[in-house]
Amino acid sequence: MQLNNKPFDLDLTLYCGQIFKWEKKDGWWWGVIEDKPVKIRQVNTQLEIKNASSNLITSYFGLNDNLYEIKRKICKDEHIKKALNRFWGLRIIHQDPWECLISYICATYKSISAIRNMLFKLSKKFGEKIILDDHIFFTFPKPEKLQSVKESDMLACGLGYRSKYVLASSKKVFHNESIFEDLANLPYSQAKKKLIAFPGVGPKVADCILLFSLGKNEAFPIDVWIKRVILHYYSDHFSKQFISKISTTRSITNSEYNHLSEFGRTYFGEYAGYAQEYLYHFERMIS
DNA sequence: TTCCAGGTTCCAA
DNA sequence: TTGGAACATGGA
Repeated sequence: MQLNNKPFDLDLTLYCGQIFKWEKKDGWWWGVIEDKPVKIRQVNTQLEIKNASSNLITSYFGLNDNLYEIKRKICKDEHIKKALNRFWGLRIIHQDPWECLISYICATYKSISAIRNMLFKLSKKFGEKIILDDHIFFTFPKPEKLQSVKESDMLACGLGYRSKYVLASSKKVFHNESIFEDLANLPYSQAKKKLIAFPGVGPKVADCILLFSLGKNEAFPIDVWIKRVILHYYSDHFSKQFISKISTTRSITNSEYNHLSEFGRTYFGEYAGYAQEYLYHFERMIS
């Protein structure tokens, strides 16, 4: 599949921490899309794909998002410009909302390597085994499966206190099959409000789900890394008192979260989520 | 051993 | 509404 002048960097996109279940081995990326095993690699402007159509790959990796237009809109200052230039081709994947919900509930207060381990264990224990070219994959477990497992089995996957949240949210999804379709059709703030009602989902997790799986590109998730970015490069946009307060405490309050996130949305605009991803990855790579 | 992790929940003030 | 502790676990 030819990229035809569409900027795309497969490695960056899969490596930047937005998605957890892809593995790189023997020069190929191995993952599961819509319950099918897929392998893919990039050679310059060509994508070599096994077991997925070009259409599926195009929609999954958001290749129809106009990255030039996005860059033009979010490139508001020298810092974001630096991040855009260094990591040009990083795209926001269109994840499955169900998997995204559970993944980001698990992602709270955990390192990326630990999150990956949790989700691989969860898939191995409760998902379906599938094979492509001798590589063994496990699909992400379905709501009907996860909502029925014992908490002790979930604890065995290393989920810790998140187990009860995953169980409760799975039950909620299981009893409302059209939930994600409904959420995708709602405007950002209404969808966010509904997501926060899920056990284990706060403002940050909700913003990640909205951005990574429900097409809400204006979502601007605030985590420890983005808080650092704001303290280092964007503190001028806030009062000294506010900056002083958030720099002295580890976690932020709800109203502080809203203040920071609202800044991101208004400053960067309709594609704030892209800005967030570039800034997030840049901060992680330089520190 | 200690620290910290793509935070959320619960409870007291 | 707000502030702060508790929360399970594993990787560095």
